[in-house]
Order: sequence, then structure tokens, then C-alpha cells
Amino acid sequence: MPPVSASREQAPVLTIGKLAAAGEISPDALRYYESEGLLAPVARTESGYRQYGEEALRRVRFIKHAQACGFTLAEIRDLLQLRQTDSACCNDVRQRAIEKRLQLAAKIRTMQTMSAALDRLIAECADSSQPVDDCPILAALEQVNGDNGKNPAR
Amino acid sequence: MPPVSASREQAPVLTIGKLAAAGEISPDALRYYESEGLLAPVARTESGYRQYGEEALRRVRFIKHAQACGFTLAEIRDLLQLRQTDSACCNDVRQRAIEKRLQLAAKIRTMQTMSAALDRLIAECADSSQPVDDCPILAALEQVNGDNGKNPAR
DNA sequence: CTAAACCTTGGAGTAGACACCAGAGTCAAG
DNA sequence: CTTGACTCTGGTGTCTACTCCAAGGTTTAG
Repeated sequence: MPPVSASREQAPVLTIGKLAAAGEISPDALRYYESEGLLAPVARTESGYRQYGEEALRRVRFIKHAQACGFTLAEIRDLLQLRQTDSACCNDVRQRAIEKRLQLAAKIRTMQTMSAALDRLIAECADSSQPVDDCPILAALEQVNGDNGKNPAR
Repeated sequence: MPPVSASREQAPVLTIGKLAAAGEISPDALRYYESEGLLAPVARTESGYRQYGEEALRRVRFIKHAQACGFTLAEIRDLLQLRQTDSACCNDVRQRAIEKRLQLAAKIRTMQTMSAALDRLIAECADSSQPVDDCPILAALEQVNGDNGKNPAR
């Protein structure tokens, strides 16, 4: 083992610009995260400059990855708070993930339904260069139902 | 044929409230559509009340159905303007629909990717009641990559 | 005639995640 | 010392599709 964790090791201190560059994010975004309670600097210089430690970079990665999984910042804050809650267990985190997956599935289904509706409209008007007055797509969109002509209501 | 379209037939005139009820939408929403150029009343009474004709109801349905297909109000306004453009043909409408379908497909893919990432995280932490300190999900979210442990980078 | 129900305009507020700006102070290099 | 790069705060703007509100005028039912 290399010499480690002797409290003499001075951890690198990052200004907001450095952290931003390292995390591939804007300083504005970091300040925003702070205002939202997701990431606070360890300290401030006398003149008020934010000072971040190395764990801040891990935090930034955490946020970005969680966002990429579809979590909102508010939800991510909850996840982070979970971590400092002694009574919380890994299962709590897992539940959040499972619920988010369900939400994603619901949105995906909605959009697939939209896409299918478009499919029908597009098929209905197979490449005609009729004037728009006769466009079956526009006509179908005016119908009372999702009824697009296949159902003559007879 | 019943007696029809003799210009004596006085078309029903709708107040905003009636149209809203018929279209299952709020009066506020109708005013908003007007401000966005999607639906204007045919006239106003002396006292300024909006008056809608029957075609307004078709217009409302159009808007709702197009929304259900994923179009934004701005895009719907474009579709409606297309209808009064003489040079426009049905193909122009069809192109809009096809492009929208592509956009939907892209979003769906994105969300499926998110969902897959969650799948991996959830699988990784198969129902453990460990304290959060050891939660593999939280740990994985801090990693540099989408690398969640399967790739020891060794 | 009156009260309830309706309508008008204008403006503010919502969610989500920042970007951008001004004006001022601070720090590092030459 | 000076210049340029960096940082600070506080505030505004963006996008979408509305909702809600207030203060007032209008219409309609009883």
C-alpha cells in the first residue's frame, strides 16, 4: 500500500472553474446545484470564492449519471439525502430506481402510442400530391374520434 | 338530402364557455390558443364577447388530436397555416408527420437507453438490505463511466 | 329587478434546468 | 503595476401549455 489517508495529505482544492472543467459542466450549473441543495463547497476563501474538494467531482458525476437515468434534480437530491440517513438501506435506493424505471416505461408507452397514431395517418395518405384541402391526415385530425375513416359509423 | 347549406341556415353561435364545454377544454385554454394564433372567434359581440362558429369545434378537435400525436402548438399552427397555403400539398403535411415520428423515435430510444441503464443498476443490487454506504447503485453512479463494475479497467 | 353565472383584459405563477447578464471584487502572470 | 482571467451576487430570460387571479362589465333566469 502506498502512504495513504494520513491527514497530512493535502487534498486538492478546486475553484468552481476547475471543478466545472473537470466535471464538464458550467460554473453556473454548479452554483445552481448548490442553490438546489445538491452540492455545496467545503469552504469559502476569505474573499468568498467557493472551494471544493475531490469528493465534489464524484458528486458531479453522480448527478450527471443520475440525470442520464432520467432522475430530476429533486429526485437526485433525495437520493443523496438517503445516503446520509442512517436508517436507509440499499433497498430504498433500489425502490427509487424501480419506480423511475416504471415512469420511463409509462412515458415510452405514451410516445409509442403517439407514434402508432402517426403511422396510421401517414399510411392513410400514401404520398399523394393532392392539394391540402383533400389531405386525409388533416381530415382525420378533425374527426371526433381517433376514428380515421376505417370506421364509417354506419 | 335534407335541406342543407341554404345560407339561411343560421349556424349555431357559441360563446367561449359553450365551445369549451363542447371541446372538453377550458375557456382559458381557448383564449391561449387565440393568443398563439391557432383559433380565432369569427366575431365579437358589441360588448366584446367572443363568438365561435361550428368550425371552431372541429378546430379544437384538430388541435387536441395533433397534440395527442406529439405536435406542439407551434407545429400545429404551422399545420393549420399549411392548409391555407395554396401551394401546399398533402405531401407537405405528410412530411411533417414523418418528421414528428422520427423525433418520437429518437426520444423513445433515449428513454429506452435510460431504462436499460436502470436495469443494470437494479440487477446489480439484487434486493440487499445493506446500509446505503455499501449500495452498489449509489457507488455505480459515482463511477467515471457508464462503467458499473462489469469492466474492472484492469 | 336582482342575483347568479358568464364574459372581458391583463398579469402572475408553474415545472425543470439551467444560460446569460451587469457590476464589482480578486487573483495570477508578465 | 497592469492586464486579463476568474469569481461573486442578484436578477432576468428561456420553453411549453396552460392555470389562476382580480377587478370589472354583461347576460340571463327567476
